[in-house]
Amino acid sequence: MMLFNEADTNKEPSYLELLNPAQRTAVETTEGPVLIIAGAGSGKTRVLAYRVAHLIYQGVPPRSILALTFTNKAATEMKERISAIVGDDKSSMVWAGTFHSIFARLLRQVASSLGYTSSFSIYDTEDSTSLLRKILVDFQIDPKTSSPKSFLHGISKAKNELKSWQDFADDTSPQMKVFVSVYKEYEQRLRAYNAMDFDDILINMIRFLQLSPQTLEFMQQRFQYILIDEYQDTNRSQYISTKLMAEAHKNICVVGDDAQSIYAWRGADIRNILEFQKDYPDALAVRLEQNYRSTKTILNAANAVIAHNTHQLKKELFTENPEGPAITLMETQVDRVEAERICQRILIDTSTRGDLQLKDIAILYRTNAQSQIIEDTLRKNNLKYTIIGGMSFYKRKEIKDILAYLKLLINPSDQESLSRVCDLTTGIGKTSLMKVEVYAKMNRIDLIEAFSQVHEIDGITKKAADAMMQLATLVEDNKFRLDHEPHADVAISYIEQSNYLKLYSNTDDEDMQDRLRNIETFVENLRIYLENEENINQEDATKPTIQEYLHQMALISDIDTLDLNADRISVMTLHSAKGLEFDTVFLAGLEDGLFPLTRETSTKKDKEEERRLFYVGITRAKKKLYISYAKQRMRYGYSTFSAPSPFLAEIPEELFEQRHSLTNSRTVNSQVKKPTTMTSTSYFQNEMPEENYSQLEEHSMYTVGMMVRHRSFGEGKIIRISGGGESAQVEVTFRSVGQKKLMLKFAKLEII
DNA sequence: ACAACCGACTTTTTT
DNA sequence: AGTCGGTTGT
Repeated sequence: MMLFNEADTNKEPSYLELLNPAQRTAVETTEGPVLIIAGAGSGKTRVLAYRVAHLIYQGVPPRSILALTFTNKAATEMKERISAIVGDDKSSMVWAGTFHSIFARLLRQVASSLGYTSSFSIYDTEDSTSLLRKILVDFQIDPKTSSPKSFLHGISKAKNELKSWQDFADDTSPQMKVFVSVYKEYEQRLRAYNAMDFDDILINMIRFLQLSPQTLEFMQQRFQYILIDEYQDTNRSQYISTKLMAEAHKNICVVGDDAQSIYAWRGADIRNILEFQKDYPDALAVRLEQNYRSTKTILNAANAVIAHNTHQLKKELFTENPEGPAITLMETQVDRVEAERICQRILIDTSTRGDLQLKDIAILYRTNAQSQIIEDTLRKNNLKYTIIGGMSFYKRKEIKDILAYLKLLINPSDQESLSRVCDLTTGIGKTSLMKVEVYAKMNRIDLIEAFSQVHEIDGITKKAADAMMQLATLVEDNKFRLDHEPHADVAISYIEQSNYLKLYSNTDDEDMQDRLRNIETFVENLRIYLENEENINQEDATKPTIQEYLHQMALISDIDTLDLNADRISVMTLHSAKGLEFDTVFLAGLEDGLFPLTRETSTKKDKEEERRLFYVGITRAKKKLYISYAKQRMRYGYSTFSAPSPFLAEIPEELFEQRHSLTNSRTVNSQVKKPTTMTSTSYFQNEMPEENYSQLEEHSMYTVGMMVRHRSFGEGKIIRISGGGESAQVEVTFRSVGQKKLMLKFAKLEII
C-alpha cells in the first residue's frame, strides 16, 4: 500500500508525480522557512501531508515533526494521508493536532515547572464565565453594569495580547481598577484550582519556553520541523510560541490564505502571515493558485467577490475544471419558505441527479440562530442531516454535569467543578457552602477535603453536613478505585452512586427523558473509549483512562465529530465549514445586516472579513451553488425585514441562472398560477407566489397505478406517492429509464 | 433549602 | 422565543 519503499532511494518517490510544479516545490523544499499561499481548493491539505511524508522519507524522525492545524479533524485527516504514504507506525508518531491539544499534552509533561499538576483541568468558556460570575458576586460588582461575559472578553483579549493584570496596574481609572482586580482574582483562582482556560494553554507554553535557555533549547531540539496550517488565523500567542520553537533551526513552514482569514474577532492577526517574510527574509514563498475543486462559474464568482476587498493580497485563482451550472438565486418572502425551498431543491436534485447523495450537500449560514428553522424543515421533509454547532452534545447541561463529577475524581482542586456538583446535590446550599469555603481557605486545604472534615466546622446543619460528607466519601472511594479497577467499571458505578441520574428518572417529562438518554449515550461512549485497546497503540498516547478522556474532551470541537461518510446533509455555520468541500452548497440568509452581519460598531474592516467569509462559503462548492435570502425573518422573537445582501451584487450577473430558464418549470399547478410580484432584478429564480402554497396540498389528481408522461423520461407508471403538501413525491417506473423518484410539485407529469 | 416565578439576555463566529 | 440564573416566598 505504501507509495514508496525505503530501500529504493534512487528512484523518485511516486507521490511527487501527483503534484503540480508549485505544489512540488512546496513539498520538496524541506529546509528553511517556507511560506505557502494556498488559495481555496488548491490542494493545500495534500501538500501539507506530502510534505510531512517527504520529510519522513528523507529520514527525519517522525516524532520530531510538529504539525499544527486548526481543528482536530484536520489533524486526523492529515495523519491519515501521511499514513497512506509512509504507513501507520510512522505517521502515528508525528505530532499532529491543534495548537491547544498539542500544547496541552506537552504542558502536562512539564506542568510542575509552571506550578500546575499534570492533571490540570481545562476550563471552557462556560466554566470561565461561571467562575467570573462568582468573583463578581464576591467583589459586589453589579453584574448589570458589567457582565461576567464582558469581563471574560476583556481578559481574553488581554491574554491574547500577552498582557497580564500587572500590565494594567498603572492605569488608575476606576473602571480599569475594577478590571485589574477581577483579572487578578480570576488568575489566582484558576491557579488555585489547578486549571487553565483556553488562552492559558497558549500562554503557558510561551512561559515554559521562556523559563530558561534549557527549556527553550529542549523544545527546539524536540521539534526540528514545524508546519502550521491556516496560518492566517493564528493569534499572537500562537505566533510567538511557534516562532520561539523555530528560532534555532528555522524549519518552519506555514500555509494559509489571507482571503480566508475569518477569525480576527477572536484575536487572529493577519499580519502573522503577511509579515512572515519580514520575520524570515530568506523564506521561500510558494503560491498555489490552481484550483482543483470548483467549476469555473463558482471560481469566477469567488474571484469577483474577493476583488472588492482593498486589503487583500493580489491573487487570481484559476481552474481547468468545466464551466459547470449557473448559480441559482432564490428569493422568498419569509425564512420558513426559504428553508422549504432549499429542501425542495435538494429533493429535486437528488432525484434527478443519480450521482448526488445527501452527503454531498451542505447548507451554510451566518449565525447558528438560523439553524432552527432549517432543521425543522429538513425534518418535516424526512431529509437526514447532521447539524454542527449550536448546542453541541458535549456542551449540554447534563453532559457537563457528568463531566464535572468526573473531573472531581481527577483534579481535587477543581473547585469550579465541585461547585457545579454542589448545585446538583440536594442538601448542600449556599450558606453552608460559604462556611466550608472559609474553613478550607483558612486551613489551606482543598474544598473537597474540607467536606470530609465538615463535622469540625461550626454552624452547619446536620442535613448539609451529611450531604457534604457523603459527597466527599463518594469521591474519595472512587478515586481510590481508579488505581485498582478498570476505569470503565469505576466510571459507570461512580455515576450511578452519585444519584445524579435520579434527577432525570421517575418523570414523564419528555425533556428530562431526552437528557437521560443523552447521559446514557455519553456513558456508553466513555465505556467504549475506556475499553478500547486500540487507543494504547499510539506511541505517545497513554492508556485510555478517565484522565485522558477528560483531557481530550476539553478540547474537542463539534466539527471534529462530523462524519462526512454518513449519507446526511451537513448543516452548519460558514465558520465551521472552513476547510470542507461539497458538491452542492446552499448559502442561506443572504440579507443585509445578517450577512454581512452588522452591528452598530461594525467597521469597514469587519465588512471585509464578512466578505472573506462569503468567499469561503462560495468556494466550499464543487459543482453547484445556491444562494438564498428571505425578505422577512424572525429574529429575537419578532419579525424583521431586510434588503438583499449587498454581496449579491458583487457576483457578476451572468453567473446566475437566468430567469427564463425556469419560467416553465411547473405544469402540475399551472392552473393556479397567478401574476407574481417579481423583483426588478432579472436574475431571480422564478418564484411561486406564497399564497398558492396551500393549494399544493391538492395532489390527489394522481393515484398509484396511474400512467403518466414525463417530458424527458417518457411514459411510466406511478408506483408510490409519498409525503404531502410541498414535498409530495412520486415514484414512477418509466419504460425508458426505469424507476425515478420525483417531486410531484415540479415533475411535469401528464396523465395518460 | 427549595419551589415557583420573573426578568434578562440571547443571536456572530469558537479553540 | 426560549433558556437560564436570580429572587422571592414558604
